[in-house]
Amino acid sequence: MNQAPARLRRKPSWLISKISLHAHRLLVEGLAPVGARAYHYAILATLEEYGPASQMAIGQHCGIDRSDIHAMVSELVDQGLVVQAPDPQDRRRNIITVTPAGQKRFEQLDTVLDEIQDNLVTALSPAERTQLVSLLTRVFNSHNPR
Amino acid sequence: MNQAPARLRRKPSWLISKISLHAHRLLVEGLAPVGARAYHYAILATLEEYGPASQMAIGQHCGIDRSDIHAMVSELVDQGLVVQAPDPQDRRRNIITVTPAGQKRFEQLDTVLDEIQDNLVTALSPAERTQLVSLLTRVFNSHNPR
DNA sequence: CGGATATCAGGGGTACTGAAATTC
DNA sequence: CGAATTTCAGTATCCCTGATATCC
Repeated sequence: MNQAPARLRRKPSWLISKISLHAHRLLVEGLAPVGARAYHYAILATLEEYGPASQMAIGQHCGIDRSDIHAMVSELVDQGLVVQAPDPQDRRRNIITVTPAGQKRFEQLDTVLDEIQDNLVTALSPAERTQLVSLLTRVFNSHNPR
Repeated sequence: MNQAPARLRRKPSWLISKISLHAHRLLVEGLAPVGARAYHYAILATLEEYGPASQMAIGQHCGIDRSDIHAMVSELVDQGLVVQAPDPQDRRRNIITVTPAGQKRFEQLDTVLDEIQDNLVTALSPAERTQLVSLLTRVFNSHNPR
């Protein structure tokens, strides 16, 4: 794949797809030793930033499908990292709250994740990394308006 | 997802993964009307650039797994876009060759793909698109050496 | 023999659709 | 009633492992 055709190598979607796949491998490989998954971090980060939230809200914030949220949250519940409780104001909702153990886990995963990011963009200088994130953020925002 | 937590939005791997997912949706949506798949283009582009090649070689060039190549190439054979013939020099190999119809198809898909790229990075200026591709290429190359 | 190629069977993760049950 | 939330069943695609047959 080092010799991918120029027509492919020039397409942003192809580059992004291949880098995304590699990033996924780095994540799996880096998180396996601590028994975590990337979406564990995404859910914990959402709860950290926005406080206790319904499963629907978590999914909307970090881009997880409604059908997948339940199993993912259940894994965190089983590990004692979050607790689930019905919302007394609206009994359709399950309110998910981070436990102290979940808080510690989040900080641990944040460290691991940052190391993985370093590994992923190791070829770029600090200034270039900032620029890449800036460009990617604008592309992302243009497809996720407001 | 417009309001993803900052901890997530800052991670290159998260941005790339979400953009990759969106790019995939654009590809599926853009290629469905012409009955094509992204890997059809990847295979045709490889054959265009390197000439007739074995399935193994195609897979290595454009990053398709050895187990998946056969079914993908068969789709192109069924559509009359490529032909398959055993290599007389090495009868283990199936040499895949683009047909005139495949050549036309490749040019058609190239146009469609370029429109999708424009759509994907529509938020960026021409200079910024070049810069993004440059940064992504360096990240890609650092993980696919030589 | 070792090594490479093609092929197939199957697993696992991810994204998604459709539908049901519950509650507002 | 319509709409929102949770939950589950099932589908599709992609990436990957393992095994087999064939051939160099």
